[in-house]
Amino acid sequence: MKSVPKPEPKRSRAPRKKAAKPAATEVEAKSGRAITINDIARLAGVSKKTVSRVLNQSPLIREGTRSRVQAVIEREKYQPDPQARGLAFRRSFLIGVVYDNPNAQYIVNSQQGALDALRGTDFELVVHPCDRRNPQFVASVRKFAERLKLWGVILLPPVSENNELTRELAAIGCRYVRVSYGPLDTPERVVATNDRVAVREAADYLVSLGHRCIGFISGPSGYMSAGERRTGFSEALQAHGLRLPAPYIVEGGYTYDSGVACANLLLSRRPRPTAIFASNDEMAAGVYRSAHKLGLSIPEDLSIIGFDDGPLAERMLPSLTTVRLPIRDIGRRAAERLIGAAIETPSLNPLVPHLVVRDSCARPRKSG
Amino acid sequence: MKSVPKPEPKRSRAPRKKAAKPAATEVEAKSGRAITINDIARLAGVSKKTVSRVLNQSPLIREGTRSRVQAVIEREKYQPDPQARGLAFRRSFLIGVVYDNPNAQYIVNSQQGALDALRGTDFELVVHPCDRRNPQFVASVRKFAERLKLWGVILLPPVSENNELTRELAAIGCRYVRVSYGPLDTPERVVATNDRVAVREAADYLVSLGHRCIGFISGPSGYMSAGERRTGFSEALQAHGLRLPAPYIVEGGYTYDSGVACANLLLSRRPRPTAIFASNDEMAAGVYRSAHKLGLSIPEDLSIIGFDDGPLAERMLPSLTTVRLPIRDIGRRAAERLIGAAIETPSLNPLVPHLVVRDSCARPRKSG
DNA sequence: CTGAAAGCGCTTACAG
DNA sequence: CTGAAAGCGCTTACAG
Repeated sequence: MKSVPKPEPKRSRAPRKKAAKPAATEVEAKSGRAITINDIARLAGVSKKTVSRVLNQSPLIREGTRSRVQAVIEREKYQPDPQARGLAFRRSFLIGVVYDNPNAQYIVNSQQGALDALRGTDFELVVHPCDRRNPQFVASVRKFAERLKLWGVILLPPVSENNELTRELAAIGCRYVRVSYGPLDTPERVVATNDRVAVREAADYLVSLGHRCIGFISGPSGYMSAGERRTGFSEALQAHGLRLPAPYIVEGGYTYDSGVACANLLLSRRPRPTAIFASNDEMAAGVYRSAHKLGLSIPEDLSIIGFDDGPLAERMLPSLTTVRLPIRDIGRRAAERLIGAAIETPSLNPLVPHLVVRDSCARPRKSG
Repeated sequence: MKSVPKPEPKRSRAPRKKAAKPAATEVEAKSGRAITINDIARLAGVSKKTVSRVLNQSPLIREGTRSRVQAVIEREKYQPDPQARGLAFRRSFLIGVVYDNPNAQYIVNSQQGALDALRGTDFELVVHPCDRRNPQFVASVRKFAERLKLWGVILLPPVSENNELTRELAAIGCRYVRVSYGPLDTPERVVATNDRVAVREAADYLVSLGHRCIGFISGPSGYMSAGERRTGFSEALQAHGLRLPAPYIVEGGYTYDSGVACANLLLSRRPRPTAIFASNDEMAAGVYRSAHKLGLSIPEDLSIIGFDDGPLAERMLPSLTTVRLPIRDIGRRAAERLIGAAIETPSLNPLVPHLVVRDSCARPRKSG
């Protein structure tokens, strides 16, 4: 078991200290040790407790004192030690991002968004990919949060849909925010996008082009996003007096390969659908391949819409019309929620994704 | 200036404590407070210093004592507090990943790799995207490393090529490992892939198919990877008695759009190249678009090879032949280096990427 | 091989 | 509004 790191064993009369591996540069900062709260206190002529009050923005401090201390802090470029603060606070200034998601762009964008919110604060982001199928999954995330005394945790879908996990987190007093697609928790604990509305936009668009026979590739049934998108799509078609018959709905796994397989199925139906909505871009890319193999040209013979607006979308030939998920905004809001910097009222400004129209859709050859 | 977080101001006679935002679950762990080194010491009937010795794998401890303490640690599921340890060590157990790179897959994979190495240890990964064009760039990364007392830093390209940054890091005693393409630092500080050799494989392949007139899209001249790939390609052609005339080399920016533009240029040359090597997949995708617009079919009229083997490659139509960069391995090695768990000898087992042959190359229509 | 004391850099009660 | 004391959970010298 590789466990805690092991500093060099000390030899009795060694020079003083021995650096681990990259010996050469293992020197203290030029100026000796870093400056601490005690230095600031001395320099400002106050107690360290007063400096602490300034750092923590306590209102119990005279403005004159505050600004004087603040000036010294800035002049000396003093940065409080997060570990010492954390130890005293009994909580760290670390935010965890927990995910089990194959979409790299999604992860990077939400990290970026969270960091947008954290910039200029003392918080940092610790990444924690995991495998939610692992029987130890919940226990290990719990240990992670507990050991690090995390300030809070951002749960990305589909991990965010795991109630057992959130129960554990609540039990150890760790805040969390779930990134998801509906009200699956108290409002303060969810940053949700309204996929149902977004998908309606896609359906309306296809109908407006004249499509009447449409295929639908859903996400895996365990995912909330899959359900939301499918419901939204059905409802929208119904509003136009259209139906989505069972043979024209197939369940994929949000992967490219499943997209190919689902499209193969859908395109073998008679009448053949003139348009296919895939519940994410990956699967939409699979539809391209299937259509290509069958000799169908896009968009003349088949219109396609995806969901995500990932890097793939613009690069497909023809470029893919898809629904853009504002992932970075989502990440930012989740982090704001955690550090209490949320400006928005939770229920207001719901994040609703929008359709990005490109070149993968056209009127069907023969209407009806 | 939003700075340090502010805990609730305390009211004089308040109940005891007031939770910040998500009040409800703000309880202590069921069992009261977490268990500490003192508890273990008492339970094992030794001093806390002895427990500390066990944690730090000190050799100065009798095996009997060690295993007895270890048993208590495991029974109680004791996890030492990293903040307290870090405070005493004057260094945290955090590894930073610093990058300024648009390739999401690259970032996620290297994070994943680093985490592979960190799993089971007490180290955690803190992400730090940044903008290397920002004049404050070096100073802000330095502050990041300094404030967090980072154990070490992983530098991803092209940030890894910035010597001013590494000088600063060395100055504050922060270890680093550069992920790069050549020996731009002492061996222990570099995890490099041999792109030159990898690209040779691609060139050989094109030549073996019969291509004689080949276009080359390079990366931006400031990047080490760009230089390595270009040099490797030229050399390989020379070995076959072929040349890469200036008009057939154009410099791109590693972006999709630049790929389109470069391909437009190359495909206007006469004689028109029968194959194009793009220095990354993004630009290769751009070549597809350009070829498509000109009515050239791939691979019949034009063979294309990319570099990265990102998610795009397999999804292109036809699927892209490209060079696979073992990013996850790279990330793992970098992290191992930092925590001193490196098994390999630096210079041995150089990571060399390999060609993944798919459907984007064929013999040219008319040889020569 | 083991331990008692002091300290890492902050904050929490508690006084004033 | 301000401060002196004690403590957060570990480790470093220093003794033995």
